[in-house]
Amino acid sequence: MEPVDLSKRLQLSFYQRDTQLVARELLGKLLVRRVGDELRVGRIVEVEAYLGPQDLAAHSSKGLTKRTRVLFGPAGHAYVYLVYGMYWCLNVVTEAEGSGTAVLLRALEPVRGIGARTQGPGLLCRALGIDGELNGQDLTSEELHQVDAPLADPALIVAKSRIGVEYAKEWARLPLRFYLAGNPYVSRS
DNA sequence: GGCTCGATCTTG
DNA sequence: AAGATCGAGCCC
Repeated sequence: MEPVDLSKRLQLSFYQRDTQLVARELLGKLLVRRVGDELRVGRIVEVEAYLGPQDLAAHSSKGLTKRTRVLFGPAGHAYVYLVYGMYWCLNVVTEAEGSGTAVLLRALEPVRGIGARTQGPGLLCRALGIDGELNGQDLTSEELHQVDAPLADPALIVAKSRIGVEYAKEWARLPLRFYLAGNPYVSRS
């Protein structure tokens, strides 16, 4: 098994910063999910930033509702929602409480304990056993957290437009999707 | 109460 | 190119 240092867990202060910065810095970091005794670890290779109520692609543009309660809550918590009636998506809430900002985790490179595909937000959640039960979960918890790890070459970060948000007019074109160029686990090239 | 539409993925 | 599948959000 590839040696991995899981000791440097990301703290709340990491998430309480600018969303695009958090998005970029999450690339290369490890997502750790504990299911019973089992640990599932993946390296984050693709994310998208969602910038709050004015961002027409963000769920927070609908305002504070039952669904967006966690999204408008404190940073460092998981916003998990159901898309297309069958897939879950995992977001990391960022910035100050009430900002409605988050980073969507779109793809992982398997590191340990992952036996299913993780290239895409729906597959990622399925492979890690993440569903609505984890909505609002503290991301510094045993069950679900992230770990600091060096990014080999920051120059590999590419910014393109976000996927599946064509309805968001000019917001759809902003380069808010970040991924590691050439990484085979990115959901689309 | 009913209608529409997804921050997706698979199959044809 | 289209289907699976269902709840949130919105309008009545």
